[in-house]
Amino acid sequence: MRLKKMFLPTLKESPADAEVASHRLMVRAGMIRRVAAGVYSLLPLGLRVVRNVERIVREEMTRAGAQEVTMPFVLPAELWKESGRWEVYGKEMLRFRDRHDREFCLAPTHEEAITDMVRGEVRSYRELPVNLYQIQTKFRDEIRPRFGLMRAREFIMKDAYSFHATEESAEEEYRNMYETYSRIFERCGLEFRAVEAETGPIGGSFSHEFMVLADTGEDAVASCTGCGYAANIERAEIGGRPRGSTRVVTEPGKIEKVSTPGMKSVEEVSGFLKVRPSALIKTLIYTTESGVIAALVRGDCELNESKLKRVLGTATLVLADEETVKQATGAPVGFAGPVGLKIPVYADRGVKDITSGVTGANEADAHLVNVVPGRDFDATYADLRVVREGDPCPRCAAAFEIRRGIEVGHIFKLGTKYSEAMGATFLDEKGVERPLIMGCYGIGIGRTAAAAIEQNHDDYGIIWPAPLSPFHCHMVPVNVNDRETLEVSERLYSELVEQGCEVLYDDRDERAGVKFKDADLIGIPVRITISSRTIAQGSVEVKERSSGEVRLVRIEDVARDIRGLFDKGKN
RNA sequence: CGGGGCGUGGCGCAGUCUGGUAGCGCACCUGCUUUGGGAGCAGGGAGUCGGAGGUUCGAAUCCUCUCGCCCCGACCA
Repeated sequence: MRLKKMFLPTLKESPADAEVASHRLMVRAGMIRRVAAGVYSLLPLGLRVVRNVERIVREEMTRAGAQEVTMPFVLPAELWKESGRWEVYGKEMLRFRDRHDREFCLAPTHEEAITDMVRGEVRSYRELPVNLYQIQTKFRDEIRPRFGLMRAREFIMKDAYSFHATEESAEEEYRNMYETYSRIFERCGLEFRAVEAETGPIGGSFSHEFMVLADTGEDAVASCTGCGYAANIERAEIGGRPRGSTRVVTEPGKIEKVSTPGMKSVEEVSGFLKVRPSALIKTLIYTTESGVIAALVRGDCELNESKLKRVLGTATLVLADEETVKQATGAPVGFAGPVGLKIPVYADRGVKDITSGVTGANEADAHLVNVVPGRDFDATYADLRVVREGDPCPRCAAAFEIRRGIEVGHIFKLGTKYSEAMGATFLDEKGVERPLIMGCYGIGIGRTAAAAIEQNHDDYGIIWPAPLSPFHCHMVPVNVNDRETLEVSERLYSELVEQGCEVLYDDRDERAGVKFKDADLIGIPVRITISSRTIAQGSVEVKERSSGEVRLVRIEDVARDIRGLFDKGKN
């Protein structure tokens, strides 16, 4: 592609609204342009990258035995009413009416659509299993779209749905998809982790998220340095005894009330009473659909609401409002404690290790000291806190490390939630009608491209992993007004194109500096610089974007040299 | 939804407090010079100041309403 003819508007300055590298660089490199909040156009360069991700995804999905379909972006309300999600989905689903006043939505996901597609057609266990996928636009009316393609409202997603006669078959496909996803992100050249995840509102029994590791990731991933167990920080279990627990040798004294006027937070109380935060027992009052409960964690720890929810088995869990706290504890917010509480008390296991703790006294401006779990209050103990760096792994007790990640893929075992609700059944070997067992597997295509940049860039611009790069190589004739330079360049360009190399050829009459800056910004892995200076020695420069390494290559060898490079990058 | 902020040539911004000829940098066009890391000089084109209403002799600037956007938080694949 000749740059002179290409629609590639690069920017010297960064857009004001771009906070993260991928967003900033995608705009500056002329890949995307914003049309509305969370809604973007893909320019030629951006589309080429997206197509690369799609290509890898298609190849691997096909290899895994899945078949491509497409389903509509606009879906009728009836489907969602059947599954019960028309009411449940909330404002994330953009709804509207057509001219006949019929209700529709922009598809935020396609479980209903695929179940509808399959239910009429699959009748027998002989036709199972089947895995269907599409690469399609979705719309989720995010409260706060941000970070460009990373968290857009309209976005491209690969979503696959599998249907099975048996649990074993569903689990086998789950493993198959796990392997497939690992291959996909490996082929994209990304550093990632497959982590255990919360299932969220899509439902289902268990799931894994695929996280591209990057410091700017929105999620935190706890991964074990010993055995490779990895989990979303929302879910990560903590093994053994927590680090830094306060085991005190001295006999605990008698429980005692002390005055702590206006001291509510852990910092205030521990500072005021001159005790370490780890000696405090933080008491949080929550409202659930089955009543008010208290949850305890050590003062230096953070409660993990997902874990608490799972232990309680409740669907809703919200911090109680002031009024409720007052009713439950008899004290204003900030002075709750487990001693004498009449509501169920749940405590993190770390609390048990506190031999002489400080808690709220359930009255204004007072705390209790020398509080001993077991002696002064009872609680149901469980793993309830958020994992921290260095905590022990539940499998092998080695230390966890916490890293940031960008969720690019998610696989779920769905079970029969949708097939039952929507009557998608088949006849088994015995002629018994049973609901189809489903799995669902998503990859954010645009987000994967963004994550690749987030993970691979420097101060000058993008550094594409070769498999995602919009071009194989970038040719820069330093001065197109120099006859010899132009001749060599044109010849090289034809030669490279001839052998199937995708070349971005900067044939513009610009100064060298301008072209170099653009080349660094766009981030194609290999740059070929042609100038009279090296032509005099019969060669051109080949520069690697990632390392900055420059080699002189004889003109007649360039085509072969570059071919070697991009064959190696192919996979 | 709560809190904070912003809408001024394509992009980044100043001007608004204190009303009086719409400005700067980048980008763009023309010419000359320059040509290995975002060139120099000269000339030029381009803006209903987000929109509507009001106050005023006069509004980018003051008032009212409205639309859009951004940031922090709650929420989320």
